Order: sequence, then structure tokens, then C-alpha cells
Amino acid sequence: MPQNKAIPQHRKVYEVLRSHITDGVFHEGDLLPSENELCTVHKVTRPTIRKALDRLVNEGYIVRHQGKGSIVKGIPKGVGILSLTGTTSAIGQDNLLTHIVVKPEIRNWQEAFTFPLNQREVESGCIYMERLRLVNNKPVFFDITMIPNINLPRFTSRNFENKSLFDVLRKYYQVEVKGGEQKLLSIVADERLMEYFKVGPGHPVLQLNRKIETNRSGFYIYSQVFCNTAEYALYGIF
Amino acid sequence: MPQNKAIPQHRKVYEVLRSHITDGVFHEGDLLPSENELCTVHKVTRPTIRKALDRLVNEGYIVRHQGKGSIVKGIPKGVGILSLTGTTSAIGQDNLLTHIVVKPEIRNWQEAFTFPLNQREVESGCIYMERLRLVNNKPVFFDITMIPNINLPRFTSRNFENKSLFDVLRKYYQVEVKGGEQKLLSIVADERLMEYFKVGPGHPVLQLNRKIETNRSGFYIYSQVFCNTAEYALYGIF
DNA sequence: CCTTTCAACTTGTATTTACAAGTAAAACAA
DNA sequence: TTGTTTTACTTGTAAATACAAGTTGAAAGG
Repeated sequence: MPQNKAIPQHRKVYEVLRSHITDGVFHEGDLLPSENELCTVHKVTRPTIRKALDRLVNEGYIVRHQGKGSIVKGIPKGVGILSLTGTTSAIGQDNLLTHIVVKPEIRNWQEAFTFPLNQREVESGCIYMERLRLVNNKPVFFDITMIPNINLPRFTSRNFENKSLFDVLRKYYQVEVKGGEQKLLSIVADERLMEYFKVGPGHPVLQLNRKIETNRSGFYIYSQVFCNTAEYALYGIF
Repeated sequence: MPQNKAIPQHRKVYEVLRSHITDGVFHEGDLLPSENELCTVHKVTRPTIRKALDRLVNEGYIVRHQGKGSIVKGIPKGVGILSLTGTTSAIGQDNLLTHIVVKPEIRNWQEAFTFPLNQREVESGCIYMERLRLVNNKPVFFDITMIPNINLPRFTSRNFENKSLFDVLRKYYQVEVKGGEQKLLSIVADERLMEYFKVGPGHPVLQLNRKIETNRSGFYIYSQVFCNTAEYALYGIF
């Protein structure tokens, strides 16, 4: 055998079916081929097929109904990633504008929004930036992002106007978000937020402190987000 | 006729093992009995045991290593399920108290916190309850829960003082939380919240509107949570 | 004494067989 | 036509069996 690493059959079947869903061969609401059909197509037995389908269920690609079949649910949405939801109407990407308040610059760490830092992070310093996001020309988000200055050449000279921070990290540095932890609290706007959000005193603001885990082990992104939820609420699935 | 559907063997085994982990019979790092041992104990075959163990892996209770065994990972932190985190110190279960403001009662639906209801939900009415949760004898959470009154016999007469709502649903009605969606916003306390939280006017409060998906298709739980984050923040992973 | 080998575990993969239970449409009877 | 039954699917559960592959510690060898 030329192949050292044996990939299990159920995994192969899973990969095929999964890619067929993500690539649009099967659409939302479609009925997958029955287990027995899949058996003959892939030349394996039912338990093997079922193992592949079980995984697709767990990951949210399909739902199954006894007596009926396996129904395609679609591509699962990112869990825990909060997005905006309008109180009046849905918002597209068109009316979203990002204004860089503080361009990425190298600083010393102050503190990471109540998250403890390790020695390596403190020593390497951080890339600091502040952004204000406007929806329909109204400021809704203000966020501070701090990234350890570890193996990110020429990062501060990148252009962030069009691309999002995470797009840049993924494309140029192969850094991908895997998960993270967050703390949420409700505060009243301070002087700075009153100015940014153009609101009066006593205005309630949603604050998120996030520690974002990446595919680089030990490499975390720290982010503090303030959100004026008067017109738009934060939306997420879990 | 109340037809009691037979509970599968793999589910029984799962329940036993799961409760042994949550109740502290097995601790973090412990090795579970081997599959063959579990087979003889529960008088089932390996595929059945493995199905139960697979689920425990998926839910994060255990990890398994070929040739070694199944290692207890502990009680998983719910993804998207927000929990409390103290600004001063960690909080145990001891200093958590739940006070039922409005006992479960059957009502007509008013509205489901901005989530649209379908015809079946509206017709069946809802089980309504209000709870106030205290941490160290200080009120921190106030939540309103609305559950469609569909196939939940004797629900309103259950005792919720010790068991949590979701424990009751899982144990007596086989209803399990699968996921859901939520909207978060920051508001100022109204009269009622000022009274419950014992705070003055203008106090910021975190509000969550949640639509919780269950294993019963089309059966959703609607929940509105108000949180005084002055001393405790909401914590979640994603 | 240390190293290697091996035997006895563990979980992982896969097949085969059987029946239960839910669904939907065809076939049938009124 | 209308309502019921049957039938042919679907997925769900469960057993018995076999072998592969990783781990560990004890026995055998130097």
C-alpha cells in the first residue's frame, strides 16, 4: 500500500457529503439520498454511512427524520459570533462603514480588558488599534483591538479600510479564529463614548470584552467592543 | 392514552454516565470503566456503549484515547450559554438562590420578545413564569420564560425550587436544548427592574431576548433575561 | 542494570443481521 | 368521492463478530 495514513471510510463519506452541501450540490431543504442508496454508491455498509451522517447532524449540516430521510439544513452559522440586527429593517453590508480612529501601532500592554496576560505576550508588546463603525452613517460600534506583536511582519503598514481585521490576519498571516471567551456588561456612556456615539449623558451602552483564540496555539487577540444598542441589537446564535 | 415511548438503551447509559460526571462520582482526569466493563455492567453490547460514549465526547464531558481509555474532562461550559463571572471573586453554586416571582401558569401569548410565533404556538397558549436570581443575596438576574403548552402534562405543578427549569424539561419530558438565537441590548432599568435589583434610576441593565431550540422539532422556549452587571458580568465562550 | 519484546489490555473501524417505528403514497372499500 | 388499510419505503435501535491500532507494563534478553 502506498498510503501510510488510512483515512476511515466514514470520514471519506462525511467529507464528500459535506462538500456537496457547502458547494451547493445539495441545497437547503433537499433530501439526501437514503442510507441504503449511499451504501451502494460508496460501497460500505449502513453503520458506516450512519456514522458519517451522525457527524453531519452534530455539526448542523443536516437534520434527520425517521421514516422520511435526511434533510439538508445548509451551512451552519458561526456560533458565538455576534452580528447586528436592526430593530427596523435588515442591514446589508453596503451601509456599513468603518472609520479607523487609531491606526495600528505598536504599544506596550496596558491591560487586556480583565484577561490575564502571560509573560510572552507582555514582552512582545502589542499592536493597538481603535475603530468606529457606522451603520447608515450612525456610529454604532466602537472597538479597541490589541494583538500580541508576535510574528506579524509589516502588520502596522497594512490597509484596513476595505478588508476587515480578521480577513487580513487570515489572508496574510494564516491566523484563523477558532473560538474564544467573552464578558458582557451594561454600562452608561462615558465622555468619550458620548462623543463617538453622539448621545447624551446616561445613555446605556453594551460592553464586550473578548479574548479570541486562534489556530496559532497561545496566540490570542484581545478586543473590547462598545455598542450603542438603541437602534440595533447584537444578534448571535448558539 | 399516555403512550410512554421506550427510552433507548444507549440513552440510558448516557444518562447514567453523564449524571455520574455532573454529580462528581467521576472527577476530572479520571478514567471511565472500559467499554467492555460498561457492557457487562449495563448488559448491552459494545456498539450501544460506544453510542453513549460518542455523545459524551460530542458534548465535551469526556475525551477518548485509543489504547488508553475514556478520560473525564469535566462539566462542559455551555457554548453560547452565558454564565456569571464575578468581578471580585469566583462564585460557587452555594451562594446562588432562585426566587420564583410568578409560578408557572398557563397564559395566552402576549408576544415572544420580538420573535415571531407560529399558529400552533399561539393556539396552544404558553406556560409563563418569572424568576429572580440572587447571588450572595443580591438580585442579579430577572428572567421571564415562556414555553408553548404542548405535551407537557402536570408541568405547572412541578417543583422548580431546587432543580433548574432545563433539568426538569430534560428529565421528565425528554426536552433538550440544542441551540438557539439571542438578541442583546443595553437598557436603563425601568420601575420594575429598579425595584427587583434595588438600584436607582438610570442604572444600566443588560437585556437578552432568546429563542431556544430544542430536540422537539418546532418546540421553542422563549426567554427574556435582565441582568444587573454592576458587580457580575455575563460570561460565555464561543 | 537497562533495553527490547511481547502479551494483555484499551479504543477504532467495519460488516452482517434483525427488527422496530415513522412516513407517505398507492391500493382498496364504503 | 372520501376515508381507511396496506405496502413500500425511510431512519432508529441493537446484537454478534472480527480485526486494526495505540498503550502499558511485565517478562525475556542482552
